[in-house]
Amino acid sequence: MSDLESRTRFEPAEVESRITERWLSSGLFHPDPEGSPDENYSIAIPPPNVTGALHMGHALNGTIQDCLIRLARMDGRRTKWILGTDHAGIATQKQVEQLLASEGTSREQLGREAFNARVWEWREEYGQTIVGQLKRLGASCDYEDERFTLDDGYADAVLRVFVALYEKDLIYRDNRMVNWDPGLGSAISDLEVEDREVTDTLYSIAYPLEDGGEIVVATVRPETMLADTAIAVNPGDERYRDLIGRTAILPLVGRRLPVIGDEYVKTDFGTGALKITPGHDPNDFEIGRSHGLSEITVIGEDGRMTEDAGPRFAGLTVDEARERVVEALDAEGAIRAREAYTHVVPFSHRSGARVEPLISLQWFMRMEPLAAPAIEAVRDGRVRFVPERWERVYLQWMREIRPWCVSRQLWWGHQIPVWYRGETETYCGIEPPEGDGWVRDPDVLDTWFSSALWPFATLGWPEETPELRAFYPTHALSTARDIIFLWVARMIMMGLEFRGEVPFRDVYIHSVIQAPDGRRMSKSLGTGIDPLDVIDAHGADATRFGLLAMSSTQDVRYSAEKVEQGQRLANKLFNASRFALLRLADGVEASPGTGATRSVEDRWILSRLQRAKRATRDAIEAYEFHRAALGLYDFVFEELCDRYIELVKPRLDDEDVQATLLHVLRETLAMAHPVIPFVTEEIWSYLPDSEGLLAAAPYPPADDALLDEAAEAAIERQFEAVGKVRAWRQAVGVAPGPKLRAYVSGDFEGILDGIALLARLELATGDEEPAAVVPVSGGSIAILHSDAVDLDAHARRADEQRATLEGEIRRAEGKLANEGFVAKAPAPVVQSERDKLARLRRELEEL
RNA sequence: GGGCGGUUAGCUCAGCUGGCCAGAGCGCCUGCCUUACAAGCAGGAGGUCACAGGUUCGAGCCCUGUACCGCCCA
Repeated sequence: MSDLESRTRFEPAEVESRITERWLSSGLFHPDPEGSPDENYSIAIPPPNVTGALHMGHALNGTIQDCLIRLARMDGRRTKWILGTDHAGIATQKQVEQLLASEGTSREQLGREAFNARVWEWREEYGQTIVGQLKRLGASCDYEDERFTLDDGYADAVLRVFVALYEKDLIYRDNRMVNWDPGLGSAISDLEVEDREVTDTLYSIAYPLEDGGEIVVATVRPETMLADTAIAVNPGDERYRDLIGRTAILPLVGRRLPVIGDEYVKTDFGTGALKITPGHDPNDFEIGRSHGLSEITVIGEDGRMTEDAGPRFAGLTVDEARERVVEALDAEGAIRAREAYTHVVPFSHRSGARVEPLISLQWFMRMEPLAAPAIEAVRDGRVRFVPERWERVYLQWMREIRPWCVSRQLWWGHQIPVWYRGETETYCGIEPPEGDGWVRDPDVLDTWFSSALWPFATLGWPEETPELRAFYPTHALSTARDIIFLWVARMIMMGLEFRGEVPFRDVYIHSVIQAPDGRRMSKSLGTGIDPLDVIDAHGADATRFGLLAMSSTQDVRYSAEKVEQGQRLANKLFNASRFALLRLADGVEASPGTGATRSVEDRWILSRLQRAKRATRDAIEAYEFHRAALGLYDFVFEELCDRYIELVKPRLDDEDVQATLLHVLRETLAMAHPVIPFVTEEIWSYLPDSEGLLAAAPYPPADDALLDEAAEAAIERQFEAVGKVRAWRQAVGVAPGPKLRAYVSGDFEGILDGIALLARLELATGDEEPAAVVPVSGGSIAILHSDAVDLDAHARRADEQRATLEGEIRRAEGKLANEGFVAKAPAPVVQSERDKLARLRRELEEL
């Protein structure tokens, strides 16, 4: 313990790795798979991307989950925080392809098998980054049981799910319009598409009618006209009604296009006539299917014009083709107008490329049958969103759910377990089919398809493992709101479908932390703040505290001040502990003492401690983390340090006092541990009566028998009096140090010594005329003459105070004079107003 | 177009089912190296709670509308 003497500051860097080591070697984070999910407590981490590094969102989410997990663990529950990463098909494949490019080779040159081997190597080398970073945060995940969405067992679970859904006809292959990402060379799902506003040119193009005249259509994508198969007008549109059923001739191509009527066409857009290109526009695709139009494809999967675009355009990029088509139309005099037009255009979230709607043969998942029970689970409260409002967001999306395109044209991922032979034979199964000539579907599944199984596939499903029995369903899922559709909804659907049970009870949607200037935190904008840098600079406890203190029910800006606040808390707790521990006599045991030996301040701090424990637990359980963090700060600074320790200093030789102080300290450490685990664990190891890890100690329960309202009221009055004297001293220019002689009148039973101690008064008796009177609640303090007192300043201050009091009194009198208030407000409210008025009047008199 | 969130001290944010004499941290001003902590202690200044109506004895909080900022869905 002697080294404590010299450690006047808490140095996180010196203790964090040592503490982490103790935690990890204790086996505490790796529970035995026993008991039921109801008695146990589990959380499945939202698996970070293997290619990723810890960003602020991970740090916040990690802290939140750790806080929940540590509290549950201290409550004696078998606690499992399921850890792992996902294989991030697109991101990982891209990383390795870049690496290959730098080596002068490519995925195609390597071939599929060698490429995948290479990706595995890459993952062995770099895939641990983020897990190591979670350790630095203090996250108490089960590091001994780390999962990966492409591990053998997990991959097997994914294939089983695919096969089962295929057999139920919930997964099917179809030629439909998908979001084609030309940058990636793969289809992507609706959720991976982001709409952005873009200004394009809106061209009006005249299409001649077969039997004379013309019809002018408007489009921002003239190059797609090469694939037009109709023209549509609104059947209610007077201007065009007569044209329905006639035939137009497609310029440059000469194809005959029927003019059809469809309610979809808006009469006020462009010219009111729409060219229909079922092969290249999602809306046109729907119209085309309902009118039985043919689908022509002029843009290929490589983003270039196909043979069907005709010899003049084939092979050109889309942009080049647009230019050439416009030139050609101009030459024919077919372009009637151009205007700037701002509209929303889909872009790929993955590659940033402009999404090309293409008709493509892909695998889809039918969502409505899976969504129905998942809607019900949320409606009936089996799954609860916190904050509640996200429930509506979830339900709204689920009720309008559309088929999910699950195939990706990638190599890294779960290859679809379907084989084809010839034109007609299809086989779907976990094992390859018997016989010759079978060719496996080359595509892989969307990474989210495998992530959707996370809460049970990580526990060994489809085997009925002990882990699954002990920890599924999990308790809480904590994540950011942009993941609600991508992941949360799909996990609920899959959990219900394959386990018959929801995967978690609570879904906590945490804040998004923005850059301090309110912009998005992102590497590319240069607005990112690396949580590892924050940990290096301020410590993991400070980082955790700061993040929790920042977090809210809405988005927040990153606040370095909150992290610094956390650093101060760690330091304060460390020093308060040093102070107490260095004065402890041998053999003192922590004890709240008994009624007989307890002073007012003992009863007070014990009472406040019970409230703090309850408030901290309640806040964590209610997912109100800022309340937990800031409440701890207030308790430690104001109550434990500024009040209790200061009051108790003169009596510290008393072993009963030491026992109480030690008890309060012990419980404070335990109470704060889920928020700031390192500093509390470090101090714990110095406590004379602590055995083992604080992380394994019980979370201290709040004991109502120790609540003491009388003591709380007394200490409140005590500090009110101390505060008034201190303020008076400052106002009249008396330094805080020197003692002043004073008479005290009124009832200060039990609190007088403390007032004298902290207000630096020497209590006197006699009949000397006082220099000043400081009214306090329950009495007054008369300060005797001293050279230091500036009487003019005192007079000025008294005047100011009188004015303030008079104002308050008028306000209170006004309220009480209001008949409505007295008649209708609840009695306690009226009474407290009366008490307040009486108090103010007395204080005014004393002055 | 539909929906959600926000607007409270110079800054970043709390403020639960209406009772508030509106809080915190940072910043600012003043004074203190007072038997742990100067990363500390003590004291202080600073707010027509976006705006306009309404309900109520009483509104930062409830209702209606407006403005601006942000996000989601189509």
